Amino acid sequence: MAVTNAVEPRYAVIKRYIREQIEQGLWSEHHQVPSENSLGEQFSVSRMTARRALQELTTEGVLVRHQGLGSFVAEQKPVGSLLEVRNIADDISQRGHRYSNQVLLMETCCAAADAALALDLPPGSELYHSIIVHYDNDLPVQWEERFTNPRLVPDYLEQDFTALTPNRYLTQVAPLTEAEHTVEAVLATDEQARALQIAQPEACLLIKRRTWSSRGAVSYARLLHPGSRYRLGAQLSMNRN
Amino acid sequence: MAVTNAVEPRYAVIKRYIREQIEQGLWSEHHQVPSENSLGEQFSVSRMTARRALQELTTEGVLVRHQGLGSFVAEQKPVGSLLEVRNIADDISQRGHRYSNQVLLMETCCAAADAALALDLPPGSELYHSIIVHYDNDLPVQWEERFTNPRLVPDYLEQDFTALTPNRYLTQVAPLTEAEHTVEAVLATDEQARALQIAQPEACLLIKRRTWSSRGAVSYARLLHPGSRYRLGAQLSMNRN
DNA sequence: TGTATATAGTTGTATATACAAGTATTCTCG
DNA sequence: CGAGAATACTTGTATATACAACTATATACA
Repeated sequence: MAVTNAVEPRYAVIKRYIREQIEQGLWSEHHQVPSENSLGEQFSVSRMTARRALQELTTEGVLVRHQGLGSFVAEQKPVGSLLEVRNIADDISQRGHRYSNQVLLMETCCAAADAALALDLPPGSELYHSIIVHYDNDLPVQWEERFTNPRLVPDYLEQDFTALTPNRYLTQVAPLTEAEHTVEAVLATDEQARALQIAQPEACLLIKRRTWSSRGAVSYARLLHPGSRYRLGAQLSMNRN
Repeated sequence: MAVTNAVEPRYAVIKRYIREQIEQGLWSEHHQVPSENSLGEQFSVSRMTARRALQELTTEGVLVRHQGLGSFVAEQKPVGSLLEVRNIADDISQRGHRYSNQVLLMETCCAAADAALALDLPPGSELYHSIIVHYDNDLPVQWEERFTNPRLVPDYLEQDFTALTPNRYLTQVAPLTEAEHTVEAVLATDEQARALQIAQPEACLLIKRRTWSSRGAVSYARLLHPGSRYRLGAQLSMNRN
């Protein structure tokens, strides 16, 4: 393969610069980025070229622009409508219900094959392991079993997850850049059925979620929902109209 | 509410013109649209303004452009990564497996409450009703129960669905513009378990899919997959990088 | 015939310019 | 002090121009 010798267009240089400022945390959400004119001076390009960089970053959702005001770093939101990385506590409060949870387990364990694979770690590595049941108005709606990479989140076990969801805590200490979900249907184990207060046999939705931050795979969670108390939804429309 | 008095920018006029040509079927997929220069002449604007229209339609996925060649109408693809409207027959062939199916039922029935609601029809309306089991290498992987609006697809019952999947047939006669999915976990009924050749009890993924064409709600399908033979997957990444 | 070369047409990048329009601040005047 | 006007700065729209890069076709030549 030949090295691509293509020169990077000037507007791309500006785009890259802005992205870097944001990724390095120098410009956080709602920070005002330089104006078209000042970027033009800074990079010795015309206003229209600087404008193009800002414009494209806007359509890509990195910036928001307001006429008369300026350009600002956008709030970071996940793309993809169906399976966003949501915090179940927020979902429940948003419905106007009371959220609570119970921590069943917090431990250090040795990675089994599947968890090690999911976190890109060698089998037998030390992992943090937690099991939490989430309640919606005292009705259990999710069994969360989670494996977390101790190198990226060293103080995971010291957290009080009745106050702050693991999901929320993790997104704070290791802002996630990527996520992967799979959805399948399984029967609950007896232990899970007891914790979720469901009769056996019961079909459950099992969502496996892997999340990455810029430093690597952070966490691997298995989220089990009683089939009778949970569903996923998605709308989609075609490109046209 | 005051009527928006804002004048439509010139580039927006050109965008609208192009979208209309496509929506009316005058320009179909891969059709070459006028060049920047000729659009500029046609609408009495500069090339850069015509260019902007083409450019934006490209980022919106309506057109594709190739340097030196021209601009072309893009293939219509659904947006949203997870639950596209896929044809299970295509999925199976794509994996290199052999696809087959068995039609268990084809009838006219009176809409039950849920089906009527799903298709925006009054309860008791006449509906087409079909049940088909889809096989991957002779292993049943999907139980498809479908209700179809006879006013939009009058000759549904005359089709030979062993040759052409309902999904594929419907997208041909009534190109879909919108779709809605829900995903839940349920236990298979005895009838479904027999048809899918699964042991009881078995957890199954139930996907409910409603599809619309420009003329209204076309079809409501319940797609049941054995939990042990099916899963859904989705990747998503954040706005940045 | 086959292979370069020229050419015409397309999109891509970049600039300079002009004016419109929205926002916030400052200034002026009653 | 308050209200309106002037202002400075921002993004938005539109144009004219120049050249680069890519593609397909036509042409010239060996």
